[in-house]
Amino acid sequence: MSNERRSRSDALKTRASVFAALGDETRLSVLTKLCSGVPQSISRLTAGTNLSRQAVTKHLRVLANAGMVRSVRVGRESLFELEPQPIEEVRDYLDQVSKQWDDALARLKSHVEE
Amino acid sequence: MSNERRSRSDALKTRASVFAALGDETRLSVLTKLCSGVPQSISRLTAGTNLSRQAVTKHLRVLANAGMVRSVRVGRESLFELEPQPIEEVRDYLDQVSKQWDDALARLKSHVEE
DNA sequence: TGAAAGAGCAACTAGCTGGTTGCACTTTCT
DNA sequence: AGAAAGTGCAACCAGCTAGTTGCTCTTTCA
Repeated sequence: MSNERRSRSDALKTRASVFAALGDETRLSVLTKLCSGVPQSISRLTAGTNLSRQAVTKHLRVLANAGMVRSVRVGRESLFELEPQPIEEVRDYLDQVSKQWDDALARLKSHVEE
Repeated sequence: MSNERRSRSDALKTRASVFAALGDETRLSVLTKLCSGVPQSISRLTAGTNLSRQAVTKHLRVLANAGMVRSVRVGRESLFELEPQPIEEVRDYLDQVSKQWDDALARLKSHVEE
């Protein structure tokens, strides 16, 4: 099985897709709205957006494909809510990057001082 | 002056551009390489990448525009090094989003239990 | 001095992105 | 039953993105 073989590059791909999903102002504001904890319909998320409903739908689709959002159909509306796991995942990743950088700098500095 | 007026939407734009810069596998691996702390030339960053030097150059330009990377010309090579501040900024932002979500859930839960 | 290494600039391309509009379908409400 | 609200799907479009290639310029080094 090449599961371990693929795991590293898959993680990279997943991470990139999450970051890409975050890389748009509209989607960032959608996420902010969803932070209230209350599942919200597409129409509601569209209100006050000077975008068309379809545009917002597409953005929601991007977020859903990145696993950051989940939708449930209730009657005629489909309610979206936040799925925090991917966000936490990339937050931890960024934390790790920062730490690595700090450690590297400290190591380089001590090397100079030797 | 409309500095305060603009500050919120500017922060959004900046954040989005940083996330967008992170939303690409190639750029993520470049960042990983730069975490070593050693400034590296374009050719070096290109080595082992099955991409052309120009492609890598463009990626570096994207990272530089997002403020995540800084370059110094030394002789015939231009050395790139990490600039950790934007990364820390968006990391804190994600932290904040996570917290808001947790708080919202807790509040909703306690509301149900009332 | 002259070849090789490192980089910059410009032009070009295919494919993806973000947006629109039009139409059809289901659910709700009077 | 019939209008209105909320979605979904498909087609279409302009602009951006990620990549390439070709050429030129500077720096290094034998």
